[in-house]
Parts: sequence; C-alpha cells; structure tokens
Amino acid sequence: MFLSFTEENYLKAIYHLSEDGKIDVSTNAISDALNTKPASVSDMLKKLSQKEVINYIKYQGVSLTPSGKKIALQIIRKHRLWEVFLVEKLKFNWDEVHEIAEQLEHIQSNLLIERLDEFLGFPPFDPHGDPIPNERGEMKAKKHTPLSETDLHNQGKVIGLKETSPLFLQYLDKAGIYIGAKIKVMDKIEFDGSLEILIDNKKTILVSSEVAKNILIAES
Amino acid sequence: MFLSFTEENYLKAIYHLSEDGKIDVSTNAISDALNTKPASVSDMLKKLSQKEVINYIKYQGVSLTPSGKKIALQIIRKHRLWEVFLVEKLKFNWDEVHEIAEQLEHIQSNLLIERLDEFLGFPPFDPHGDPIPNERGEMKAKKHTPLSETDLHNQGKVIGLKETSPLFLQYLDKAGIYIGAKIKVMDKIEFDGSLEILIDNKKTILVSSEVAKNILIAES
DNA sequence: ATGAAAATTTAGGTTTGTCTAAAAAAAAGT
DNA sequence: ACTTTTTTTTAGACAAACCTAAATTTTCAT
Repeated sequence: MFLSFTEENYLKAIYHLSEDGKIDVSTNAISDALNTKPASVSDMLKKLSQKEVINYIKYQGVSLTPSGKKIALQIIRKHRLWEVFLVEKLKFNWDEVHEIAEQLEHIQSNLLIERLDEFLGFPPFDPHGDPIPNERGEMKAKKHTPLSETDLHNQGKVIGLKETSPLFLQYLDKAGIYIGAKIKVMDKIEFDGSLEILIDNKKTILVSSEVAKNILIAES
Repeated sequence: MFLSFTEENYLKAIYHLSEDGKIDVSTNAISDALNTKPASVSDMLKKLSQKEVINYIKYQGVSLTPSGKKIALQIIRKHRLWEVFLVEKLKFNWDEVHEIAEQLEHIQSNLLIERLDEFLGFPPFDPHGDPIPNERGEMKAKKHTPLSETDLHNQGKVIGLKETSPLFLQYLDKAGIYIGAKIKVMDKIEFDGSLEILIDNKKTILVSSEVAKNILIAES
C-alpha cells in the first residue's frame, strides 16, 4: 500500500493520540497535532477511511484499523531508529534530533531500515527512552527515563541500568535498589541534584544525581 | 531560499544536463530526464526563472544562475555523501544506492550534512567515483573509475591507486605505470578479465584484472 | 429537554505540479 | 525561400492537500 508523506503523518498522529488510552480520536485533536484546520482533517479522514487504514464514522472520531496501526508503527520504528543514528553516530543531542527524524522517517526502503537497525546494533530504545518497534510492529518494552529525570511523586519501577560496574552494583545492593524495585521520588534537592527516594514503599534514602542518572525507570 | 522537492529535482537535472558541455539545456531534454511532459517543464521553468535560479528565454533553453548552481551542487553533495554512507556503513552495493539517495538528498538540515561528512571521514568521491562538492559547492577532482571498468579504446590518465603496498608499487614501476600516465585500453580478455593497455602511446602491456581493479583512471 | 456552545462536516476556492490538446516558434529539407 | 517537421509554449483541466465560511450535528448547561 502506498501512502503519501502527508497520509503517513496523519496515521502517526492518530496513533500517538490514541496511545493515551483514548479509543476514538477527535478531529480537533488531530488538527491540533498537525497544525491544520479541522476542515482539512475531515477531508483526509474520508480518504484514509476509503483506504481502510482507519475506522471512521462521521462526527464520532477515528481509530486505526490493524493495517493502519501496522503502518503507523513502521513509521515510528523508522523515526526512532534514525534518532538513534543521529545521537549515537552523528553526535547530536537527544533534544536536537526530532525535526530531522520527522523527515527521515518517510524515506521508503525496507532494506534501508533493516540495515540501519543492524548497523546500530538493534537498539531497543530511542534516545528519549521510547521503545523501538520491530519489523512486525511489535513493541514489548515500555518507555523508560533516567531516575534523575523522573517527575516528583511519580511511582515507577527500575527496569535497567546505564552503568554496570561492580562498584555501582554493590552500591545499589547495599542501598536496596534492584531491577523491579518500586521507586517514588519524594524530593529533589536543588543544590546538587540529589534525590530523596522511597523504595518499595518501605525505605527512604538519598541518592546523588550521578547515581540517579544511571538508573532507568519505567513510570507507571 | 526555500525550494520544494520538485524544484530541487529540476535544478539537479539542469545541472547534470549542462555538465556535458552544453551551455543551454532544452525543454525536451529536461522532460526526458525527469519523466514529465515538455508542457510541465515549461510551466516550471517560468517559476524557477522568477525565483532567479535559472536564466530562461522562451524557446531558447535554460542555464543555471550562480545561485541556482550553488543549490544544485548542495543537492549533489548530499546525494553523494548519502551514497557513501549507504555503501561504507550499511553495506549496500554501489549499484543499489541511487534510488535511496534520491530521497535522502532532499532532507533539509545543513548541520546534518556536515556531521555526516565528518562521520564518513570527509570522503572526496562517492562510490561511483564521482567527486563530492564541499559546503561551498567547490569540486576540484574529476570522476574516476577503476581501470578494470574503463571502456575499450577510451583514453584516460592514472589519478590514483586503491592498493598501495610496496609490492604493488614496485610492480607498477616495472610496468611503466605511474600517476599521470596516459592509458588506453586496447583489448579485454574475456577469459580472466585481463587487459591489454597502451601506456603513454608507446608501450603495450598485459595487466591482470586484479591489477586493473586497483588503478584509478580519470577518463578524458 | 431545549437552547447555546462546541465540534465537525460540507461547499467552494487556492496552490502545486502534473496532464492533453492546440497554437506558436524555430529548425531543417528541398 | 518556403514548406514541413520538430520543439516549445499556451490554454484549460485535474488531483492532492490545504484554506475560509457556512451548515450541521453533538454536547453541555440550565
């Protein structure tokens, strides 16, 4: 199925908007996301509906069909792999890559993207911590963030570490932090970026910003 | 100056068509190159002329203005750098990359292309032997091809070597082949790919396909 | 439940880049 | 030089993706 650059962007927007639990996505939400007018969105929804990539009932919002979802996930896969490339290989900062990846995600070539994936060592996450879908659009992992960037009072679970030196692992063990532990950030100390965290609803400890940067959290 | 994807392709086509010594490029030549009808080309030429990237007099063909040429060379720079990336990093064959590079060449980001250039080690040539223009659109070198792929009876000059081991250099010295030597391929032996070559219009020798692959020729 | 507000769709129009058919200009042959 | 052929341009249309303005449907508040 061939979709234009623009059609692909609509599918991607609908996918992202329905990620937040929403089953049906509204016309206005799409027009906001894409910076177009609601009237333009109505036109496009009719077209995408004919191509059977969305379920659309007038005045009632849209959802992706299985084939639409698959296409959306392929675009997201491409976007996130290119972001990894830009950050890992071309030394961009993680906050500079979005715009360029928005363009690169529309390059058409399956072989290209599989080769890129391989070249990058099959990364499971993009530089923002978002998981990268595989060729079949499957995405097991959840988004993760360094503990240092987790929001105050948000409950999360330890899902990985950036640093794995014995010294660091010993420290974590002593502190009672392990993969799977529930963590809640109780306070952030402005002065040195250190955090007061609650572990498994039992114990409160203080960790330095250096430690917090190396613990990956899946927020819930 | 912002040009659309399509406008960029017109400039590139005009550049390539005027490479063969042609001062003025014809409407039909452009329509052939871009697979459009001459009528469409006429429309576009009017538009590009208004943007002052081409010199256009009705019924008399077109040429690029300095600013148009600069844009064309930037696109060619991008195209060739991406080709190097695809071949060197993603292990594509040199004959598989053109179509993908046709898409990648339109990605907008100067920073991206400078970072890519650096990442690739500032390559002077693309995988087809064509020179890569610098940021200012300057391109000193000429196209080069391995001697093994040079056309029969074509006159050329040795401009480089792929292999530089002492043994190979000694061999070349003995054979009378040096950087700058004039070489003409007199015959190709099908059986093993070896070549009969005329050096400096004086001496005829036989070189193996292995040797021929490692000598770079600028055809004239 | 009904009238106002908000959301959405339709109607009609624009721009970009394409097309076909017809007209005009240039080139080529005799 | 003058006709024929080729090349190029103009005229008028179309599809994609957008817009504004107006109409319609849904939702929300009283």
